[in-house]
Amino acid sequence: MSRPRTFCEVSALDRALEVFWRSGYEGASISALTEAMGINRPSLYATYGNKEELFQKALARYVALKNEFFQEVLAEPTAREMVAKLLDGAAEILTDPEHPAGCLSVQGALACSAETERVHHELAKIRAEYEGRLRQRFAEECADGRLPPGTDPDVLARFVATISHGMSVQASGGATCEQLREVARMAMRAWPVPDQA
Amino acid sequence: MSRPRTFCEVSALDRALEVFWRSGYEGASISALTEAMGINRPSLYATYGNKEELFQKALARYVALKNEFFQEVLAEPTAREMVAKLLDGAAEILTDPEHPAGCLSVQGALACSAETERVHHELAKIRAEYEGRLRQRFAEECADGRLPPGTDPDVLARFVATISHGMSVQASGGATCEQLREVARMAMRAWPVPDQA
DNA sequence: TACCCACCTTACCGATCGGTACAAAAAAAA
DNA sequence: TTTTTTTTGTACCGATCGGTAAGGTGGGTA
Repeated sequence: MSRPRTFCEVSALDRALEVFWRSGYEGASISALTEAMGINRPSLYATYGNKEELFQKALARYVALKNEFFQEVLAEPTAREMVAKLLDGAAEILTDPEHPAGCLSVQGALACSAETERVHHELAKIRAEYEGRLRQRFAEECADGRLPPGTDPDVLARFVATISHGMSVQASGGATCEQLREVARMAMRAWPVPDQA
Repeated sequence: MSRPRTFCEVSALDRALEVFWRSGYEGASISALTEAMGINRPSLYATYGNKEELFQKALARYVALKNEFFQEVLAEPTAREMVAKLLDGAAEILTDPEHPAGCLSVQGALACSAETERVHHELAKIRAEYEGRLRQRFAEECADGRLPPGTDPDVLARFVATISHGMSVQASGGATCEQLREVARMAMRAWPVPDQA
């Protein structure tokens, strides 16, 4: 019944995601968003709520896409292989010319004015969830002895998260895929090995 | 001659630095800056130029402070000890409750609107210079054989920079000093060692 | 064909953005 | 004390911020 939308709600959201990704939450103005989405202002508010809700929806979509890849690497038989694939894939995604450089969860709102603190915390939560999923996988392998005794899954997860987010900063500064791959390979040398004593 | 300033140019700049550090370049409004600096708007423009020049001056001060620490760790006898100290010190600085969490060169303007691109590039340049100084030190030790043959100073510098910047993101998300120290210790396990073959 | 209802467009809201004109105020120089 | 010079405070500038009121527009339903 009644008049249907003249734009695709999902593909417009994807274009909003792109703007937030490139410019951050604060740097993305409503005008820039509507222009990129190909819709006008009231349509944006009618469809997505307001700027913050639009960001949340775009972020949810982003996280869903990332989770696909995460589920994929989770299938690797060992945590070591999983992380190697994760970081290698990250190098590719973070420098994919199809998208803005870096990761939305890092680019979105690392520092921001007081009014934007909710978004800042939301992104910190996303990053913490990423780290938490890593930790869980590592904890399993610690428990059944596939990771050397003495390995702390918390530290390992934090280390991998640090590398990931650091790679995002590097990508934002213009690092190439191959350069990030080298970093990833080097990071893997820190992987815990059984004591040779 | 004539009327002197009623405020200290340097300490007001320090307070501006604090605001930029916490809120990023875009997130720091002139009103927030003047309030924190304890001066009013025309004094800011008369003394420092405009917002971008104020940021450049604050950034220069920040970099100078960081360089002090960098010179200090450069005195370590080996690159390995230097990096260990560098990362350990970073863990402390990045979580120092006296200052905003994280590093200005990362927090300042990772993502931003088009008008702020100059600042974005300026910060990327600062990060690249950090990486470059690391590379130079590593290249020296590669040349005189104090780092194992086959070690690539470029990759090593990029790795250390990635860890540093990743730690900044972690700090921004609430990581503690001790947690970052653990990450730093773990990163050091990736340090190049001579082949045992 | 006539109706209805949601969508799209235009034009606007108050608030805040970065930046400035102007005159009162105050300290050094005369 | 007067003059001069610079800083200071107030009050404002146009532009843009996020967000919205209102009526024209167009596609379903009858």
